[in-house]
Amino acid sequence: MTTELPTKYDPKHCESTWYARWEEAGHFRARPNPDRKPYCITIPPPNVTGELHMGHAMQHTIHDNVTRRKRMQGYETLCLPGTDHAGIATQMKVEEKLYREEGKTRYEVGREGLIERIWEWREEYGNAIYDQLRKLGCSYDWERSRFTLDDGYVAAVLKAFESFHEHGWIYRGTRMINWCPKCGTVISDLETEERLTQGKLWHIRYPGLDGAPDVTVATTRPETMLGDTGVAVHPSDARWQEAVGRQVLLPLMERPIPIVADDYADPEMGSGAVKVTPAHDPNDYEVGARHDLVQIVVIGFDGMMTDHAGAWAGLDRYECRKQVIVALKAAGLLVQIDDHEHAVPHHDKCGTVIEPLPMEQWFMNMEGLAAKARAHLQGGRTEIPQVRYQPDRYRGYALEWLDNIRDWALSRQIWWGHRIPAWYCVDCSGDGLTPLSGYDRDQALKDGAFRVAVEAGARPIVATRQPQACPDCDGTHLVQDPDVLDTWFSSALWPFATLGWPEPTPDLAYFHPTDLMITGRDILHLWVLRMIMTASEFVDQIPFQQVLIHPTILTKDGKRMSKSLGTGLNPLDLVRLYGADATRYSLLAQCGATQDVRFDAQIEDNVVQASASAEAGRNFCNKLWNAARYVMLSVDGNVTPVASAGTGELADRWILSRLAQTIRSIDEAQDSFRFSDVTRTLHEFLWRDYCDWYIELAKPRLLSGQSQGRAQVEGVLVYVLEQALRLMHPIMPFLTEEIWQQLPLADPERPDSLMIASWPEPDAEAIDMAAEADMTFLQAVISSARTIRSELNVPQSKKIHLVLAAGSTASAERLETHRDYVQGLVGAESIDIGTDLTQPASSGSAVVGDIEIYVPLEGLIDTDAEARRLRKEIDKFLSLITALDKKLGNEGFLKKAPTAVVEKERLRRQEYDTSLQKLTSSLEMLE
RNA sequence: GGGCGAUUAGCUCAGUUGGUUAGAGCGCCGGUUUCACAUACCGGAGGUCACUGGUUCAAAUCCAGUAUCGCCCACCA
Repeated sequence: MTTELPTKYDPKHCESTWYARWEEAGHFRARPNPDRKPYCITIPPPNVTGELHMGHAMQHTIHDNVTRRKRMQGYETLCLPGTDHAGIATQMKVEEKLYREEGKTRYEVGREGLIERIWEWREEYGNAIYDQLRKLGCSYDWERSRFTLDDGYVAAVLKAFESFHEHGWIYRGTRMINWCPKCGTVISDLETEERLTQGKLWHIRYPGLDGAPDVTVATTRPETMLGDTGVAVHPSDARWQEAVGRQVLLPLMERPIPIVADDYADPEMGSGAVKVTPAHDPNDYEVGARHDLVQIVVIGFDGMMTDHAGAWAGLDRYECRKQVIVALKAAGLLVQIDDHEHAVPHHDKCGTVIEPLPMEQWFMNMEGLAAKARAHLQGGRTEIPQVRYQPDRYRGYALEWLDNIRDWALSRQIWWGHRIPAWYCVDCSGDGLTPLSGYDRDQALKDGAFRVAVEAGARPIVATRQPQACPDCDGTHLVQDPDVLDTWFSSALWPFATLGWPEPTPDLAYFHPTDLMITGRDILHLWVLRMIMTASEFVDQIPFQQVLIHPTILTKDGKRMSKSLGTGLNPLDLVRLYGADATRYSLLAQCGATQDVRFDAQIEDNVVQASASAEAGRNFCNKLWNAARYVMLSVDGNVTPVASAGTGELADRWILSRLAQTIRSIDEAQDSFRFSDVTRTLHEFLWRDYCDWYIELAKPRLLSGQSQGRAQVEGVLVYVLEQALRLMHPIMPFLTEEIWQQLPLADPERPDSLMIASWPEPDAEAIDMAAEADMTFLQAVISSARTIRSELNVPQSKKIHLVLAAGSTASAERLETHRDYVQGLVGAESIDIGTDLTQPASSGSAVVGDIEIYVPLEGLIDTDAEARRLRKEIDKFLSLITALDKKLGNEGFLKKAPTAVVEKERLRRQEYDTSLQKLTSSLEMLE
């Protein structure tokens, strides 16, 4: 070879080059092909707001690993990328930017103005995540990239809405919803996050009226008392029998409110009486409904106290809390204050405390869809296609969730998203359309800045396009519903909408159902289940065969990764430091059965300083690079790969057997998504077997100069390396391609890229247990001899003489046949092998099976060191023998254990005894 | 409050249906720059498998309980 290869692998150089060449060659593209089976993954679309985080990096490394392997296996493999418009999150980001840069709020630029800015923002940042994925090496079909607000996708969303509405599942109704005062919108239960908060429990006395007893109630939210319209006690609570039906005086507001009997009150808690605020607590809302209690909204949509809060109107809800407490104290009605830890719902996007409020919204009844999804999750054998979960326990959680499903609040009071396809007639809606404060009616209707109240006369007309005229009054002045849909409504259609639905496209027919959905735990129900529901409903299929739940990535200390805490980890930092291949390797190596991964990166100021596991990946890259470098520099011209042992050389038989076994293990591990096993197995095979042993044994053969032997060893060296590169490619695409392209391989069939080369098949014929046993034996002998050398401080430059005293002719022959291996790898000048050899004077010694290994070292030997070594070995065997004797002396064991096990233990007992005797005599000799 | 998962070497983790002396990588200690690689090579030390009990001839592995950590679900004031 004339090529000059640097001694270190440089990822930067070849990553961008190869990526561009693959893409140019169209290797990422997949199109319906009747001659091949399809394999399809639609990626979970990242938010356009987002930058790649470690969870993404893990997820996409898995995607691409699976995708590349399937492609090599001959499937028409599609990995379809896309991004999510991510309503609230994106709008929040752009609003922040708007305020930061222009000092304006969304209301100042108006609906159109804001949406325009969001699109601009998306153009600028929306594709950033694609570039990041490319840097990781993801071989996705970029020509098919989809966005949840692109034209075709919008058509799918409208169609879905219309269809659900026709079923009567989507309706307009008033219910208790979660309101985020900061974002000014409804959010669903699934978007709230309970945070454990250290708060207080205030006990307040409500004076009785007309002979009714005083009632003490406890609350974590005293400000809500301003909206209390009742007090509830349990119907069977003897203490309160007399009080039910009477009234107490609500302090501060000086309003008489009734005492009602309701099961909700828990006699065990406090006084047994509970205050009821129907407008600000989901439970109280129910209680209020049962007893016809008035709803008084005291906290408004902006988180400020309303006019109904009397003297406290206009205060922030938390300021009001403080003042209410002061006022109650002054009135002598605050009887007790306890520390109280409790869960408080927060908006998961912005962290604001949720305000529960009764409100009219669009809802979807989920029962029909839940039933459909449930049928696909039963497990076991059935006619109905089943979605498999890995790990399976998440399927159980999903079923549980479906059993408790509640109506889904669909509408959001934001501007970025799919506007609800419902229209109202301005002429006949009466008071059903009311402008938001600060707008006059005409402007409000024009800007979509109004509230809809079906209860007050608005009549929604659901249609995918604006109707010409009102079906009731023929009025032509129609306005669209101001709200947009929950982002998850659109993402729920992802797998089939990205393949063309609602059009009956060839893509949809060919690639759907898709094969794999890889996701984190956080959106299993929120998203994954809803995709199963909608696919079942709209295309009568499951959306994917299997759901793979990947580990959550934590920091070194087992904490959540978070940018704001300075523990966020940018995977591209790892790529920059160690290369994409090393990063991928490191992520897969940590992706085992355990759910959470503690990523070992050291982070300072949100920048990765170092990562031991990525460094291990880099070292492995470099090892592979240098192994290839050695092969290329050692062989003569283009080599014809050799896949058989030919002359029967042990090393060849052994490495080919190991290769076949490795392929089997890799297939098994890949198919069951045990990625850490995949990397471990390949690491072991390439580093230990191929580099440490096979190449070392090949060196003397390459130097010996016999042309026939040379062709054999060169052929096997190249063949095994080439096969291993194929196995490694889905993990380390860049490095493997780079090496593979340079391999001096005489193969006319060779495709233009490793990424479209075929996946290796294990050769059953090559599996050779005898060869593996022989090698294991020789490795043990060689290691023992090396240990003696090392422990007795024999310099490596010193050539030693080795005496191998075999306990049987079989062992002697075994050694004799492979004398060269031992001599070469131990670094011995000469070896004596025989059954009748005795221990030379002043020698180091060791025992392997029935072989005694002696290294004569006249004058050099440190007698004390050697004696220490031997005693330690002897002690080890003594304790082993003691344990074994106990076992073999146990009648229960002899009687009940399988005879094979007993036999094995007896044999071991003999071997130990032989070793012990030999070691003992060596020690005696020394002394 | 209910459910689930985890606990194995200094660190991060493997350990498949119970059966040789519980493994790997990193780190540590000793040695080595002979022509693939010091991002390397050779060798070594290091574990009461969280704890307690049980089942079994035999338990890191199966069962029960305890502790610690984490996650999910839940309207308990």
